[in-house]
Amino acid sequence: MGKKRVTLADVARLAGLSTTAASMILTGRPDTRLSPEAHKKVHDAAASLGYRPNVAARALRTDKSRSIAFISDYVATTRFASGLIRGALSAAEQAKHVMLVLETGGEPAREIQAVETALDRQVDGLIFAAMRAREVFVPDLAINVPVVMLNGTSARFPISVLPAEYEGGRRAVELLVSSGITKDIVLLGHNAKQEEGLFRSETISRRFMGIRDAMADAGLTFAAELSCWNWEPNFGYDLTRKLLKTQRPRALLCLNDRLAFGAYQALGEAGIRTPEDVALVSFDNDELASYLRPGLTTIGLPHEEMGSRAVELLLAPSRIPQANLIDMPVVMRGSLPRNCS
Amino acid sequence: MGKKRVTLADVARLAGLSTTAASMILTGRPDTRLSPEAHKKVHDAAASLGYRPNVAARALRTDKSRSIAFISDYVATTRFASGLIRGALSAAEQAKHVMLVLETGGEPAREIQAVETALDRQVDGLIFAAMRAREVFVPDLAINVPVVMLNGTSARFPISVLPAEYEGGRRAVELLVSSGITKDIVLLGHNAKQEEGLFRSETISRRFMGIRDAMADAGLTFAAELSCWNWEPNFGYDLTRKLLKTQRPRALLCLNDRLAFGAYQALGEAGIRTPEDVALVSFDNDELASYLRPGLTTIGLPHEEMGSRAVELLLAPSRIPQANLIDMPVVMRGSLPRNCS
DNA sequence: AGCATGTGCTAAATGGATTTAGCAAAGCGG
DNA sequence: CCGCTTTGCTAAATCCATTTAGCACATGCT
Repeated sequence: MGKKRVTLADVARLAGLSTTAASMILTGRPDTRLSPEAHKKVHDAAASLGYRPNVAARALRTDKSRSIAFISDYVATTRFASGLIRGALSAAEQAKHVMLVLETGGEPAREIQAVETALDRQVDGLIFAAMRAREVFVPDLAINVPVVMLNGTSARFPISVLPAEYEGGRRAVELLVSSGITKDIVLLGHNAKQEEGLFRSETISRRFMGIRDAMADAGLTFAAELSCWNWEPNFGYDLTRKLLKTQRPRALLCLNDRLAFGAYQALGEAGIRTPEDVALVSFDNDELASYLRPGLTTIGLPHEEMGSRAVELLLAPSRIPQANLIDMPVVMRGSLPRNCS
Repeated sequence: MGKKRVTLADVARLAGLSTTAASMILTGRPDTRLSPEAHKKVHDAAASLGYRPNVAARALRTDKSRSIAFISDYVATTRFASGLIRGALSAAEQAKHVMLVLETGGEPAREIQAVETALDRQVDGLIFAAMRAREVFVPDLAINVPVVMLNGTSARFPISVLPAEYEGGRRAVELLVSSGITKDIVLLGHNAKQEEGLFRSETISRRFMGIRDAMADAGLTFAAELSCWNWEPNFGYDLTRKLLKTQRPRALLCLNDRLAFGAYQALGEAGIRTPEDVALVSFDNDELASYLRPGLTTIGLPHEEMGSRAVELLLAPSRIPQANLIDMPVVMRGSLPRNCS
């Protein structure tokens, strides 16, 4: 109970050396002239006492705390958040850093609060994560630590980690083409504003660009483009139902898995089989995608990798301003016919 | 750039007082004999300089850091985690605390690491969160701060926050009964080991107890109990399909939403309508539940509230050892017939 | 006047590490 | 043997806020 923590002074005393020596040895300074015996004595003493440095004391002196702040607009609202956090967490753990998680709800006042709270704690870096990829508002405070934008961008902070949406968009189309589907492809979830990058961020508009370019390259056009302003299952359901009244598509290219989910429901009700009658490809690799029957083939959002990349960039000694585009993996399931060899 | 942070000494200097005075005033000490003018001068100086205390320095002196650690086995694997984290985060924010999130994967070595890292940082409390409710292993380290178990229990630390599973179990049955369903109810997801509390924690076994008791109270018995060892959609699907070959239930009581999801698929394929032909109730209030058609009526796991309660307990001045059972809300959707008035 | 009490404030110690500046002894060259 | 460098190590300052101990002056009471 009453046992106080072991301090560096205790270690030094047991080793018969000064705290200076102990400190230098334990922090592994390179240019020190301390003898091998001293090293051994200090390490032994530290080990036998179970010494753990007091991070606050160290932070006070060095202005480094081996911790980073993960500031996001929403952590639970979207299922994406936990992937980003998990990835960031594991990279932080590898780098022997600890992660503060802060949520702002996108409210400027809370954002300011969050940044100040983090800075008060001498964090070694800030990650601003956006759950809805977009240009992120970053409070106009003096920030004297590295910043990485995650799943979003900011004019002030040029280093950002984003999914490689353009390539992802292309892949979705290529998947259809290589499954032998070359006509009656319907785009589900078109949205002019998003496509122009007005509503959400550029990232989604890049997904559209990838899709358009790949279609053009394959010499294809969509049989229809179904628009909606929100990518939720019921929109997918309604749009697909309406579609089926007038035409019978060969494939649905869905802008996300939840739209696809709704489409499955409408197809199921109409007694249309997947993938024999209608094939589907989608984006996100939501948990949902694996629950569907047949499993939904989808271009995954690489959240974990994005999260860990963000931390790596943040802590890397030389950080080059750039957008780090993380590959969107193809997750093959059963919603495409197995046609290609 | 080169501007250093404002320190308490700066504030004191501007106010024309000692740092002692400044400290006492800013920390709001009650028994101080400093004059109202002194208070004003210090507050004005602090405000005009934008003073923010250095948390490390304060932590060093007071051994309190206004931060807590959230140590969980998994953060992303289950969709539950983010609810718990979010709830904890918001309660922490309210209490002006910051939250470190640490993931251990349930590995003892990482658990030890996590606890030590947290303790090194003078956290004011530890939350051990289990994503799979169970008796949690807590590393056998000297922990000199409050601990709250979240969604799990530990012999060493008696304060825990759990869902009120017994009541939840009862409610699911009562929902069926009050919908006028009194026979041909099938239990989906029975598992003897879980029911006995062997595999998972007591919490699930309490859910079973609630279900059994409510059935008994209503004078009902299950028409069948379908067992499986894993509550994933495909199990729900397979079991329901098999069931439908031999009998036609009036209702399915599913142990979680993913099983129910699988059941929906099997029912849909068989052309059976919900809720007219078969009604469903389930547990969790997964995101899924709202996507289904009709929406799944389910007994929700109150993750956010659990998370915030855990933090409140942790930081409350007097913490009474007890299990805090958080109410599991009934989330009404369309999978039950509207019968009751 | 003399003494206790109260008021308003501060000097200095403290927490635990890092870091600067520098000391003492040994080694070396001539 | 003298002066210079190298080796091996340490005293003390430092980071910044909190807190203990206590000073100087005013007031009240007898």
